[in-house]
Parts: sequence; structure tokens; C-alpha cells
Amino acid sequence: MKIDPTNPADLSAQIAKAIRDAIISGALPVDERLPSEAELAEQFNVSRPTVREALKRLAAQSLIRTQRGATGGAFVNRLRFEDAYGQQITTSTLLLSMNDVSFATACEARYALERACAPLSAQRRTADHLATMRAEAHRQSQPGLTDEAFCASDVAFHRALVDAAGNPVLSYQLAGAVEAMQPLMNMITFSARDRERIIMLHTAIADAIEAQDSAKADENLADLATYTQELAQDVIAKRNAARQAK
Amino acid sequence: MKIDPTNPADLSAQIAKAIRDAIISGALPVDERLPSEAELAEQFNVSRPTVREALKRLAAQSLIRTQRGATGGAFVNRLRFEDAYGQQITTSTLLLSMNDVSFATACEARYALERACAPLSAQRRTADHLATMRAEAHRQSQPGLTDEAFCASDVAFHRALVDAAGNPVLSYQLAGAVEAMQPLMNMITFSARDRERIIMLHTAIADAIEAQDSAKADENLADLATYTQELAQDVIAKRNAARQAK
DNA sequence: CAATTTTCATTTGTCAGACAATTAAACGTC
DNA sequence: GACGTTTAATTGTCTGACAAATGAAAATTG
Repeated sequence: MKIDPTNPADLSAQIAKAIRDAIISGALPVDERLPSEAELAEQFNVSRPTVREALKRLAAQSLIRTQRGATGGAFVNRLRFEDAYGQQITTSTLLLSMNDVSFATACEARYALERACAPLSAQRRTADHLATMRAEAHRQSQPGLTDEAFCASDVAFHRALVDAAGNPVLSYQLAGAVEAMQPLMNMITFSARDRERIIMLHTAIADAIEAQDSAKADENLADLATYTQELAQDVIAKRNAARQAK
Repeated sequence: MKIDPTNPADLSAQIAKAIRDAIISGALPVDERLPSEAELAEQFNVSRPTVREALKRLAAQSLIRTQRGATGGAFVNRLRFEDAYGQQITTSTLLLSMNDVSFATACEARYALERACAPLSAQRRTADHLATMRAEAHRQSQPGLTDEAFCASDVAFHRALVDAAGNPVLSYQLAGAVEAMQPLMNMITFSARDRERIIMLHTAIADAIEAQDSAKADENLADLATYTQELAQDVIAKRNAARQAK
């Protein structure tokens, strides 16, 4: 773990990279305690604030955790799926909003990935996952539900569908794709008829998953993808019409 | 943007969260300049080092960039796909290595997602993507190639396949799944016969994509998934045998 | 007046030293 | 031995300072 002392700028970034590489390579195993800030400062020949900035960079990526006190210090953190979910969702959401990714592109990606999970979900679904899907579908049918709540329930339904595949890596990857869509979905106003149609498809998907009928589930997911795209196109068309009317 | 002054610990984390939320909500648009560190310190009623630690946290997530000089400062960064790729790959790799995710689980997720891209790739592939796939398949057939180089070429082939779908969101999501597998793949020693089989499947996939035959591409990807799993199981079986022999 | 150079103010990057808060271990005390 | 107390180590924060970069304004020059 060494840094380039000839470039006196971005020292904290260099130090962070050195430690990060050590963690990724496995040189620093999980729960290993890093040297204290004072020791690191001495090793890298920098001041303690600079070391601290480097450690905060790593903390922001959940690579380390810190603890105060006599036996405290910075420890290599076991990156948990939950932590990774959060980062993945933040990154995905920003990526979509900052790069003018079209609804069509994001939607296509999401449903393509989700359909990849369906066969595994049909095969391995538990009563628990099915119950969640049914509960969310039922929640969606309740009158007086705001569009935002409807979307949130939609996300919950699809996450249950993905989780049913019983593959944490898939759940992790899909978390970003599904959750990042929510801000885009929230732009849509769902009429009673729209909701009815979506709930019907959700129910059909749950039925297919319960019956372990992977082809049927895929078919209904494809229909849902098409229908969602149509709804979005309507919104965009109406917006353009309103813009031209001005 | 406010913080809780009653909890005097983790001030930098609180400040980072406040600014991050402002960015995510859109209150701070891309390329907007944040107040100077001194001004932020005054606003939040903390010292400049504390503000700096918060800013470094955000910089670690590529949410801001900083520039020195008279008109310098911290600016809201447009999160580019490339930056997001890197973060995604780092996170995915660590997630697999730190949570004892089995080869089978990671492999299953990867090929499920990749097969989701195949239909789109078959539909939209350009000459450029096909050329890359062909070139990598050819590179894989060269004698004297190390296992590591073989794996790297394998990753390049599959990324070209994914990129051919022409959906940047898919490419982003898949980057993590494909690249994070590399350390696991590197554990496998590929015999000449193994390589021959894999190259044959790669060629068949490229053929199918070129012919826009989505079903054929899917079939060959499924075969490749099965074959990769078999190879890994051999490695694991041999390792267990060696362990028992001790 | 135009072009160029110089100066300067602003801002980030880094350093040094200090004190507060926390925590667990070492140490007495009963 | 059980239970407070002290103590040392460590992170969290603050103050003040200087260096380095950088663009803008001012001064200089042709």
C-alpha cells in the first residue's frame, strides 16, 4: 500500500484507492482492523485530516466501518446485500434522472431482466413470496389509493416476484432496475381502468407463478411491459399536445 | 438542508446525507456549484474539516467533483454510465467475494440476465458488435493464451453481446453481473478441450446473433451456462478430493 | 486602443496541534 | 471474587495556518 508522493494533490483519493485495492485483493480480510488514523498518517507520511478524508471515502462505499473507543478503529466491513441494494438503487436512480434516459429504454431493460427471473421464480416460489404478491395485488385494488402508493405497491409486487427466484445476486441486480423506475412511473396517472388492467395482469402472473407455469408468467409479463409502455406513450403524447397548445 | 445538532457524532455523515438528498431530489441540478467549504461550514455550523469529510463522501460516490481556484468549488456531477459501471463492478465483486456466494448462484444469475439481452441483441446488433464478438472468439483460439487472458477475452465477448442490445441501462446492469464473475472464473483451469467447446459455443452465439435468430442464441447461451456450471463443479469436486486426501 | 503581462482574491488541498467523547481494559477497593 | 474507578487509546471535531491552483481584474506595453 503506497502512494505517489510526487503528486501532492488528491492525496486522500490516492490513500483511499490504496486501501480499497488492498480490500478488494483480499489482503485486508473482513473484520480486519486497519491501523489507527495516527499510524496511517505516519505510514503514508500525511496528516491525520488527510487520512480521515480517505477513510470517509471508503465509509461512503460501505467498505469500512469505524468505532470509537480504546479498542475502536476502522474495520473492513462485510458488504451486506442490504447495503449494496441501497447503493445500487441510489446509483441507478441518479443514472436515469441525470442522463435523460427515456422511459422506453428503462422500461425495456427492467422487463427484460424481470422476465429472466420468471422461470426461476416459477420453479422455486415459496408460499411466502406468493402471499406477498397476492397481498400487494389486493392492496392495489383498494379504492382511494394514491398514484404514488399504487406505484410503491407495484414495486413491492415485482420485488416479491424477483425474490421468489431465490437468488440473492439476481435480487440485488434487479433492485436497481425495479426501484429506479419508480420516479419515472410516478409521472404516470393511472386511471381506474388502467389499474384494473394492471391488477388483472398481476393476478395472472401470480397465478402462473403459483402453477409453476413459466411460459404463462413470461407471457403476462410481456403484456405488462407492452401495456406500461403504452401508458407512458399516452402521457408523453398528452404532454407534447399541451406544449404545442401553448 | 438541515442536520440534527443534538447528535454531535457523525456530523459529516449527516451533512453528506443532506446534500445527497438535495441532489437526488433535484433541488441541486447538474453542474450547480455548491457553496464554498467555508460557507457550508457556516451554514451547518461546523468546522471546515467536517464539511470536507462530507464532501469526500459524496465525491466517492461520484455525486460531486471539485475544482481548485478562484471560480472553483464543488459541483454536482453528472453521473456518467462509465463511472456507474466502475462502481457497479466494484460493489458486485466485493458482494460476491465477501458473502461466500457460490459459483452456481452467481453463474445462474449472470446467464439468466444475459439471456434476457439476447433477443434484443439479435434484433439490433451492428457490424461493430459482431466484429468484436468474432475478434474475441478468435483471440480465444490462439495457443499459448493464459487462463487469465482467456477469461478476460470471455468477458469482452459477453460484454459485446450485451452492448449489442443497444440499451445502456441493460449494459450497466449487466456490467456488474459479468465482470464480477471474473474472479470466480479465474479459479477454473481451462483445458484445451474445454476451450474448444467454449469457443464453439461463442461462435454459434455470434452466428445466431448475426442471423438474428434469437431462439438459437438463447439455446447456445443455455448450453454455455450448463457447461460453465459443469466445469466449476469439476473444480470443486477435485478440490474436495484433494482436501480429503490430506 | 488592443494585446499581453502581472497582480490579486478566492477556493480547495494539506498540515499541526488541541480538546471532547467514547470505550474497553487495567487497577483498586470492599 | 464482584464492583466501581481510573486510565489509555481511538475517533470526532475544532481552530488556525499555509501552499497551490485558477480565473478575473488591473497594470503595462506596443
